[in-house]
Parts: sequence; structure tokens; C-alpha cells
Amino acid sequence: MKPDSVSVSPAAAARLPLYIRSLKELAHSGVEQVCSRDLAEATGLEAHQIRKDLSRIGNLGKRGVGYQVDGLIDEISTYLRLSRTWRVALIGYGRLGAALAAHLLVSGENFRLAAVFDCSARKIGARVGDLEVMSWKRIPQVFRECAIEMAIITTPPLAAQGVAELAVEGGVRLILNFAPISLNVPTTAVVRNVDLATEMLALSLQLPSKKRLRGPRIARPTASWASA
Amino acid sequence: MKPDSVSVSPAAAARLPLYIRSLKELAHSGVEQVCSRDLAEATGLEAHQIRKDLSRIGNLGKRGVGYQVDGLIDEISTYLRLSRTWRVALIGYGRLGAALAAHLLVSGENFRLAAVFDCSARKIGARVGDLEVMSWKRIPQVFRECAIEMAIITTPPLAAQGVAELAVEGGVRLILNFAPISLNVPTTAVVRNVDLATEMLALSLQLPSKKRLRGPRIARPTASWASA
DNA sequence: TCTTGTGAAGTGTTTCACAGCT
DNA sequence: AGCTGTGAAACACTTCACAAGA
Repeated sequence: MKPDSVSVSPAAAARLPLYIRSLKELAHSGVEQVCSRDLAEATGLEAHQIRKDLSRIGNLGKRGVGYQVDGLIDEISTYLRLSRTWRVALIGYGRLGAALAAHLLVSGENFRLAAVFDCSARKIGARVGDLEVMSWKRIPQVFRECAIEMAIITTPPLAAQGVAELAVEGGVRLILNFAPISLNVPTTAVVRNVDLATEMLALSLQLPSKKRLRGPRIARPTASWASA
Repeated sequence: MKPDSVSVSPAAAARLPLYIRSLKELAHSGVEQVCSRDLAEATGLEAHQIRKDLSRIGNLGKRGVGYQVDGLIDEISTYLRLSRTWRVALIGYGRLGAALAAHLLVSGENFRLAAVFDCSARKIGARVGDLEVMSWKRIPQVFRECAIEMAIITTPPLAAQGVAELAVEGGVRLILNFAPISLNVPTTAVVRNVDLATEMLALSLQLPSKKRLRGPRIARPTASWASA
């Protein structure tokens, strides 16, 4: 058994959410116990890797038997500090923003949508679940009042930098940015970019056969990549 | 100068789209020449890494001077085989699908939306740009006829596996999956998953200060991560 | 015998330091 | 002097092989 402070690598940490998702799927269809090979099947990763990742969190399985699904979900969730709920704000209530808001309102549990902002007078005041779209001018104030921990930016690219600065001013330290632009924020904040065009370009690079880009291994095995 | 076949690593390849995006931004604001430090600033990566990545493609810069912005864009685009346009189909015309379709219709250039599918009779026949939403039953046939190269899946999770199989049957080898489920497809196809919940979980792990997950390095420097 | 957990080996990636042009 | 390009070192991650436990 390792001390809890010796933690998993960043690469492994990025896979843990995927394990939780697959475990919940399995639990939902009545599976109570899994072995590393079952999980490999469900996630598209290697059994090797899953065992190594999980073993870093603690001795979660029984040798010769496998892992208890419920127990494993709990252990990983605890490790990821998912017992709590994160307060999330959405900035930009266009088509994409509305789609994400709809997802957030139903997915519940780990993330709660706590505020929605837009700059268009036409949208301000619109209802989103039991929230109301507010003016972007109120971002710093509302972020502080509601103790928003994560901002999701879905504005047009030119507006993104400005609202990101307001969000940081409001004390936010986690930003999920869907605008196709590199945000410049202080080191107190972490930005994760999700850009459709970049994803598509990266994907098109991976076109298999006709061997491109050195050798048969075509993709770095990451949580969001599956090569089979 | 290296032979063209000795290619960049997968990790570097994943960063190239980001370089193109930043270079286009710079070109748009009138910048004609950049040095590796400028690009580092624009992308949030390290100058070291940018020089190394670019040098693998060829001798693109002038020592003591830097890189020509236009020339660099061309070189990277050529390297990534971006002279051509990919034919893309969207499967699932809900809120998210509609938002993505709108982006695709304007972004043009490297990707062209060539077909849209849904399973709901209410949506079939709706116009999307100059396309018409078709029944999912026609996926294999239309994929072959239009020689679709990339499928974007935005269906509910339970439908995703089925439409992915139809898409593969239609000959597609690149799948961008927004449904929160692990798709099971033959090795002839590559799947890239983009899942809001997973992205948010991975992001929340990176909450800075209060040092979590070993040491000061909080994120694997990937194209889509910026820690400052 | 089955499966986990883990040191060790192998592989890939980043960082460094500096040689080589301009 | 300034900046690129690159071998070498440092680091991180994955894969392997097998010991240990049920």
C-alpha cells in the first residue's frame, strides 16, 4: 500500500474520469465485479495500464478475483475529490452555449450550473432552467457572490479574452474554453481548450493505413483517443 | 534537411493544428515574421518545443531572423495534407449537432459538411445550409455515394454505437464522437472522443495551488492544455 | 489457476546547451 | 548579437514479466 500523497501521474489522472464513466455504465447494466480485462474492453485501453493506474490509488482489487464495481467507483471518486459539487458558470449563450447548458442541467451530480452570461441584450433575462441570463458586466461580482469555481466560455473568439479576464477577476481558477483562440490568463488559472477545428485537424492526421507519421502506432493513447 | 518520411512524433503532430491557428491569427493582424518566442507567447507553449517541432518538418526558419508567417502556414498545411478538403457528415441534429453544423458551414476551407442525419421524423427534411437532414437509415448508402471521410456523432449515447457501425459500413475511417460512450469499431477506423463531462472532470483535477497530484507540474503540456 | 500489483525494461517526449547561420 | 536547428541528457509514460495473494 502506498501513501495517499504519492499520486498518479497526470496522464493517468486524465484517464480516471473515463474509468468512472465506463464503470457507471457497467454498474447500470447490473455488473458487480470486473477484472482489468473487462475494463480494458469497456474503455478501449490496455489491461496493463488500467491495473497500473488503479494500483497507484491504492490496493483496490482482490488478486485472483478482480474489482468490485461500486467500490471502485467510490474509491476513484474519492480520490478525484468528486464527493463535492463544483459551481459552474456559462459565458456565452449562443447555440453552443445553449446546448451545453441543456447538458449541464440534466447531468447534475458533480457539476451544477450556477450562472449564465451573455452580451446580447436580446438574450439577457432569458430563462435557463431556474436561472436567468445575465449581462457579462456582472461577471466579476456574481462570480464572487456565487463562489463560481469553473467558467465555460462559448463566446465568439473576439469576446473570449475579455470575459476570461472578468472571470479571473471574479476569482475563478478553472476555465473550459470553447472559443478558437489562445487565452492569456494569469498562472492562478488553468485553461482547457476544446476547439472543433483543432480536434478535426488532429483527427484527420490519424487517418489509418497508408501509413502516415512514423510507423504503425498512430495515436498517443490518451483518454480521449481510441484507436480501435 | 531531413527526408520527408522521417516525421514528427504523434505528440508534436497534435500541436501542429494549434500552430496553424495561432499563425493565422498573427497573419490576420498583419504580422509577417515571427520568432519561436513570439509563437510560444501566442500558443502558451515553450519556444524550445516549437523550434523542435518545426525543425522536424524541415528547415523552415532563417537563423538569426525567425520564420515567415505565410510560408510557415503553407509548410505546416502541406505537411498535414491540408491542401485538400475533407468531406464530413454530421449524425444527430439536436442542439449540439445544430451548433456544430453552424460552425462547420462557416468555417469552410479544410472541412466541408456534406450530409446531415437524424433519427427523428420531425427533423428529417429540415434544411441545413443547402443540405437536408436525412434518415439515419441512409447512412451507409450516402456515405459511400458522397465518399464521406469523417463522421461527427452527436446522438444520444444509446444511439451512438449503432450509427457508428452504419458509418463504418459506409466506409468511414475517422469518427469524432461527442456521445459520452466508448464506441466499439473495427481497427480500420479511428475514434476521437470529446465528452463534456470528462473534460470538466479532467479540468477540475487541475485546480492549481493547494498542490494536488504530485508537484508543481499540473498538466501534461498538450495542444489543448494551457497552464498559463 | 486466476488476477492483481509492481519493479524493471523499453519507448517516447521534453528540456537543455550549444553549434551554426544570418 | 540574435535566432534556428539538433544531439544529448533528463524525464515521463507504457509495456513487460513475474511475484504474491485469493
